[in-house]
Amino acid sequence: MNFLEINKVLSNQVRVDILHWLKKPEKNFPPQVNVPDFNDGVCVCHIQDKTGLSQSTISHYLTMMHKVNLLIATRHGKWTYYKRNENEILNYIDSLKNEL
Amino acid sequence: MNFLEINKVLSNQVRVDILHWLKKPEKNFPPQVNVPDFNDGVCVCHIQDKTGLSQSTISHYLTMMHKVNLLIATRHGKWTYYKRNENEILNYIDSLKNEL
DNA sequence: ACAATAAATCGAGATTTGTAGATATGATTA
DNA sequence: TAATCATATCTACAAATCTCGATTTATTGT
Repeated sequence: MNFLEINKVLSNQVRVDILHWLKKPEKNFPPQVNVPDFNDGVCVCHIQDKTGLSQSTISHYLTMMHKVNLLIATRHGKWTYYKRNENEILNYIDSLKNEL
Repeated sequence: MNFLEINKVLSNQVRVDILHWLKKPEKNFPPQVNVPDFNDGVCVCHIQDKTGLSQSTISHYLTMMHKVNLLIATRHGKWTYYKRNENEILNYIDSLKNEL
């Protein structure tokens, strides 16, 4: 777990928002069309719509969140779904007590 | 408490180090010369020495950590002492459970 | 095989952050 | 009241991050 890299990811409002929205996908995103539920998270296009930023920017953000292990990515056909990695998020929060 | 501003402050290794060192001043810094103990923290010059960065950079870092309330500043004569604001640090860690 | 679609990657300009040296401020001492 | 010292602020440039449009890649449907 790279503490500083996670901090960098979390120093941007949009990325924090995305992480927060993914806590309750059914509340924050429209119903999925190509999969029956939110078990693997939310597809990139829905996240992009919600932020209003460009496709490349959002893809970039999601990739960096994935690289530091805050998100889990699953590919279904053409679509990539992202969900929170709750274990890593908890690890991070726990680690703060020692790191700070 | 401004969550995002604190995250930005914590997205730099030197600033995280400073916060960490201030947990145990007597272990990480030389004895104070102008005050008897570490009750008000550590003076800027000792922090600067330890990082090896310039005086202006360290002063800038400490000021920004102070502005988001992570540090408490106390002036004694010519010297400014900085110590951790444990309450705010705990608030921040607690808030993560909701914010993330 | 070809066209279409979703997402990832590339390249570049705009903005922010990092960092230092110079200068200003405030306190102390001669 | 000068001179000196510690810290803060100002100015500027270098490096990193933000963000987009264009291109590439992977997958699907015709």
